[in-house]
Amino acid sequence: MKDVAESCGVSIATVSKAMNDHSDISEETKQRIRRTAEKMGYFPNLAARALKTNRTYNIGVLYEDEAHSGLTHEYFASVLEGFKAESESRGYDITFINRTVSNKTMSYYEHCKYRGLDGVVVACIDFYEPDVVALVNSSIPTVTIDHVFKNCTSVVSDNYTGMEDILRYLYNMGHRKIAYLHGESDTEVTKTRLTAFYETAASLGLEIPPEYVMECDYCHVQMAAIRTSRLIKMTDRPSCIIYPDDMTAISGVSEIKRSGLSVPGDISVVGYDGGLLSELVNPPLTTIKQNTSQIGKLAAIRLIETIESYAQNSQETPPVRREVVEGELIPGKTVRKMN
Amino acid sequence: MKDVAESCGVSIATVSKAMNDHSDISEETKQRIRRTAEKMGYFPNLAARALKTNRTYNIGVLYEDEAHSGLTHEYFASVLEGFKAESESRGYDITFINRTVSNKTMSYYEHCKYRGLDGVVVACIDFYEPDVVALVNSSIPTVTIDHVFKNCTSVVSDNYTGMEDILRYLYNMGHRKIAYLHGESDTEVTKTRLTAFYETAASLGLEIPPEYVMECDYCHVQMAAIRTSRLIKMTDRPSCIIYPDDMTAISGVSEIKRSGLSVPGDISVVGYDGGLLSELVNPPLTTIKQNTSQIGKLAAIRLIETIESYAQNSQETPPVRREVVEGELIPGKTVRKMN
DNA sequence: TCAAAATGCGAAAACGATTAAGACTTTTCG
DNA sequence: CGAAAAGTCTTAATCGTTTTCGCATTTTGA
Repeated sequence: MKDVAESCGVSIATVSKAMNDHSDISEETKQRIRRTAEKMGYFPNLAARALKTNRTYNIGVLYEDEAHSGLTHEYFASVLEGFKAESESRGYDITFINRTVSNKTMSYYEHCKYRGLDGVVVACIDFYEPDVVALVNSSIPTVTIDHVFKNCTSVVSDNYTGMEDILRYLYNMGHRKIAYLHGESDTEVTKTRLTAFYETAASLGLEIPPEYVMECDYCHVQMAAIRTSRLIKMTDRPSCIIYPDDMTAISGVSEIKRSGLSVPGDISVVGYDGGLLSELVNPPLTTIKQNTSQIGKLAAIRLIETIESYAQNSQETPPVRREVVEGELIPGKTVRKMN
Repeated sequence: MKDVAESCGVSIATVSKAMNDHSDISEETKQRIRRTAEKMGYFPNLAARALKTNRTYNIGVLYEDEAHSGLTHEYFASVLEGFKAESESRGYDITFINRTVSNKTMSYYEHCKYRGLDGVVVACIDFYEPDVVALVNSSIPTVTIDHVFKNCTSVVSDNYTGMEDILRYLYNMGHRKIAYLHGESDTEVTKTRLTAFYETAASLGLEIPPEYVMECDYCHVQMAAIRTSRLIKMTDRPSCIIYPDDMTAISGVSEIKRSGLSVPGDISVVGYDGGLLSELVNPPLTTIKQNTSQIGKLAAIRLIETIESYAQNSQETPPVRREVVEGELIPGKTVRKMN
């Protein structure tokens, strides 16, 4: 900035104001300064700016830290990709948040403060952990994905409609004996889907035997195989199994085939997520395709709205929102039409 | 820091030195200062520190920007996960690099400077792009993954041995008519594998008809299906097809089954990568399991070494290294033993 | 015993930006 | 015409650290 100022014969303050489009600099000077800044390859020093303004143009991403599997989770990776693209186009970079910086432990909140993050998006994590709750309730702008907190804007996939669509589809295909392996019971996604499952079943007049509904952790392929095996060994076995995600569904398909039965000839299978994976396997999976890029994008938009309204400490902060993003049923070929 | 200084009855300078373990502060004072700092919940302000020291403890990750598919690429995501874990344990956070900050275009190098990144890891990108080359040759410490530049430390998967292992395995299983769909020709990974393929074939006395070897972009499942279909329609069709990765291999399996042939009964299939995917499908894929977490970890270690030696502007910067990480052949069940 | 060396700490200048307050010029308008 | 208003730019303080240099005080050793 000093060089630009000298080259233009103005003060450093003037350069700063010109770059930030303040109103007390003449249009002519602004143009002149900006052109020479451009020519001299000037880029602002974010650290200096951050020091003065407390804004880093950097957004934190918080996701499952312990298992180290978050990134390889196709659904989450895909949401993140959407989030990243939108944030970047608005001038924000994204940085991962964690708890072990340099072998020391700090809370997520402390990490955010330390790094000076402008806001955080929270996804794919145990939302009941005190540390996460503390972050969400802190002064740092936050958006959660697939979980709803009271005082925090959230973006969630429309799990209710998704599950309802599945059930109605299965019903229309003639299925009456439907099993449901659901994910971890303590997540909101699971709760929503379970509610939709039972309510829709009731409204269709479907009887669901209790032993048809079991917990099976998301993406836990071994557990999926075990549960599947239990289901198909039942004397009155289901004609169709709904899985918590595509991974487990595919694992289920493998297990069914291993036991000598065919998909969808003997047992129909439905997944959830609709990633690349689901189209790839043979037969292609019947599943709900979640609109991951839209979820990520919307989360970024809402978060940045909040950040920027905070920054101008305008009186009216944006309201806490609940965004619900619809998915789409992909028929695939793992559900058989019953006669 | 001011508060800590007051509370301890020392100057701010002393606090700073105590926290940074300078030698001219007595052990006793250090302990006292650190304890009260801890008690008062002090965390250094990274922006201020960055301003003074030009160190952000932040590492950039550069990967395919355009297609927006990098993160959902299981291999890369997994490498990144390893990189992230190691970096974080050493006190560095990671941030994504791109070219469109706030709708303006800046070069990767400019972005790094702007953000004050201490170093960059480059992966999963077109390494011949001038912008990437410029970054690698810049003053910013850089490590590349799966590509070797002259003046830059690199970590690559052992693609030569991987391909050699595949070919020898196939040979031992009795295969003599082996087709190879390889990835984009202009990548180093492909070149290495192709070299290994031809050299090993020669040393085994295998004849490879030119029409058995075709290009098929990595992860391009449609292309894989088309190429596969072409191969199996040949009058003298191969007994085995090697694919560039697991995704395409699975797509190939689907295509083969679609045409009424069986895997591995009629055609054997080999993938590459060995992610979760490969174990999941039915039959489980014969593939090379790349040691992704080790690749990521090693990249982080080497990069941080370079960063920290630069920081102490010690005379001897660490030498440019070529790290090669071995993979492992996973037999799976898609290769048939020929009589 | 006393100069020299070592030890422990503080004062103050940076780092590169932002911004309130003020200064000088020019315009406006009764 | 002249005072107030508007427009344009500068001065200087500030953000929270790090680091050089200097000043006491203590220790060392011949």
